[in-house]
Amino acid sequence: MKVEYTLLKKEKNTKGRLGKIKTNHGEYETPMFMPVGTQATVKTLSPEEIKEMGAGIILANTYHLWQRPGENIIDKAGGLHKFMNYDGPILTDSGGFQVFSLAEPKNITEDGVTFKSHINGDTLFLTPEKSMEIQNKLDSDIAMCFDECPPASADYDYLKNSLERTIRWAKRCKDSFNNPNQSLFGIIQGGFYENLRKYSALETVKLDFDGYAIGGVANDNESKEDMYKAIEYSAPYMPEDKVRYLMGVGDPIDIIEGVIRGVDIFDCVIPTRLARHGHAYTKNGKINLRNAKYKEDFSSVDKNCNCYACKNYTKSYIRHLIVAEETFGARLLSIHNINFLINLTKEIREAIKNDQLLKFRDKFIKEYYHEKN
RNA sequence: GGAAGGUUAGCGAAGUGGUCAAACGCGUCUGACUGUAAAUCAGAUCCUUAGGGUUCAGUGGUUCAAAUCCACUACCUUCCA
Repeated sequence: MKVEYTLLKKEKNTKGRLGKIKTNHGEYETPMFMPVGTQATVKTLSPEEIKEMGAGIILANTYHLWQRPGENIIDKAGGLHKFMNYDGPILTDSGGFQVFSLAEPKNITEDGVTFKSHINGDTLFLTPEKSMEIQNKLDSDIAMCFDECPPASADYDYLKNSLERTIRWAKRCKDSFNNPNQSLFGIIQGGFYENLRKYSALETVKLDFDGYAIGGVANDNESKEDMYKAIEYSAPYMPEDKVRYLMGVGDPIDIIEGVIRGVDIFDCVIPTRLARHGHAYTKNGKINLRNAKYKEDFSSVDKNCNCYACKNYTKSYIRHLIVAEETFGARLLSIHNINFLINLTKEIREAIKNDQLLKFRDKFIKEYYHEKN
């Protein structure tokens, strides 16, 4: 089946939406946060732990799995769900982000993108058709169109040409896509220009996808205001009856601001990366457990948190693990940070139900930027 | 008793007349991270009121100039008695 989105409620004072997304592997309420497991694992966590925390969809990456272990091996294993033993829904990113993130030299032409493998330097060629073929074999629940994700610094003409090509690529993706159990999402680009975003959205929607994403907002050094504008420029042209996905965004404040502007689902590497780097989200802001002030702090990371890490371990202990480079520290903080974002979306859904989203945002921001730990 | 080698910042370790407040590594401290080339990367790490000040085991000397050369002292290591 295709994913089905049901709009349950519109928040009174914002564009916030409460909804439900039904997939081959379960049904979940939106707004929702999707943890990232690029290489068929959410780094340091087991699929069982991810499920237990209440996560729904997780991400995997077409480029990385194409390179290692190869889509044919995953196909032989019976698909990505079986391969990694995750029976929840999986969304595969197309490799489009790697067009942006991988080092030069890379060459983008109408046909596709020439990369150098980041593993062994092999010359690689990825096209919309190839990305569809790989994602088909991975057998994810949701496949993404192969797009160009241009840098935030790209100028207007570059963005315009790039997004027009991305639209042509989207059509090619749609034409070559043939997995009846998979859904295909289109991606809106256009940088921070209102007319480009609008154009990209309208043209992408014309192609009729199962869901729509806003891409290119979490690239390099753009400001939060620019990011929010890009959402505002895109969301009004996205159909109400399809899920809306803001790609790569996961900062707590950005999730709230995204929901306010009409976004349903988010993904981001940041909770797990921050965890590996020793940082933890708390209601009172992000803290760095490496800081010396936590040496003898025997309280939990966040007193309001009910996650496994907070229920059982102290800042002092986790700091020790992080400083000693023990992997358990990264695991505990990954559990905590993902849990934090899952709880955040839960609170957001409650706020939408009560038409209190703006109030919730203001309170959250006030507490988040006031040091109380 | 004799011979040889050694002593450099919190630790390890380069440096053997000026470009040396002294490479590099570790440790420590701080920061960054938004569709993961990221358990990574960047900065700071003698003191400072930021003008400077005081350093290379100690003391004395040579020199315009010493971590670097000389003398003695202390301590450490190895070898021979």
